[in-house]
Amino acid sequence: MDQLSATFAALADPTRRAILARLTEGPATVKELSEPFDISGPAISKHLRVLEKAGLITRGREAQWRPCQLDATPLKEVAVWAENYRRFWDASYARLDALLTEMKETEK
Amino acid sequence: MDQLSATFAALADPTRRAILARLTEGPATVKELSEPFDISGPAISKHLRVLEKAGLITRGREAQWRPCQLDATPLKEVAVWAENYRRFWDASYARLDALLTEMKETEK
DNA sequence: AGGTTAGATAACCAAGTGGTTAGGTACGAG
DNA sequence: CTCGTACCTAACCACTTGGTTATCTAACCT
Repeated sequence: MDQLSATFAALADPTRRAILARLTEGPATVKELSEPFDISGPAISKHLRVLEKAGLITRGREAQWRPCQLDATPLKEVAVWAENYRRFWDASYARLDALLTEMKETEK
Repeated sequence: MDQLSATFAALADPTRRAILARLTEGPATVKELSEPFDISGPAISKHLRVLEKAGLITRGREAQWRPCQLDATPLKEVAVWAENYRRFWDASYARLDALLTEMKETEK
């Protein structure tokens, strides 16, 4: 699976997006991350592994805790990818796009 | 499944992303869309249904063809969502963020 | 009417996902 | 040393996913 697909797949789960949102406030232990959800520890563990494989989090080791930290690098790729479609949802951008195309035509 | 999850899930497949890319060049029939891939028709049909349910394409009816058209609206949500994480990948934005925080502190 | 083309649906299969419970490891505290 | 806590792995389950082949409908063209 390529990087972008892995990132999108990881983001497709609301629990995992919530975990990322929590991590914007700083590193957290697995226990802390699991608190807001009423699912078992192993389930959280699996989500964290998916996020880790997608490169969205990094995990350290501190005594019996395994603190998680956000790594937003793959999200940049997502933003860049989505931006390529901006002209298809943004009307003013679409007009600019049309104008540029027209100018290119006139140039010929 | 919420809208954002459905969109991310739809985008997690390279074939579906390729279909979207093709549709940026204009509407296309199912046959045209399936040409670049060596997978069966029904497989393409399924991909299109996923894209349709995610609101990423709309389908018309024209004689025996069912032309597909891009609808990028959900991608705007994706872009907006990703932008919220910009400060975590963009160093200069992070500095700006820190500056603003500092200014807010001084204000108090 | 008969044949061809575009496309959808159905039934099936292997692999993946999101959850569970049970049991294991590693560490700190008493 | 033993106990509790944090976390992981393993095994299992129901459901989904991405693919297949076979069959169907609908429209067009002779």
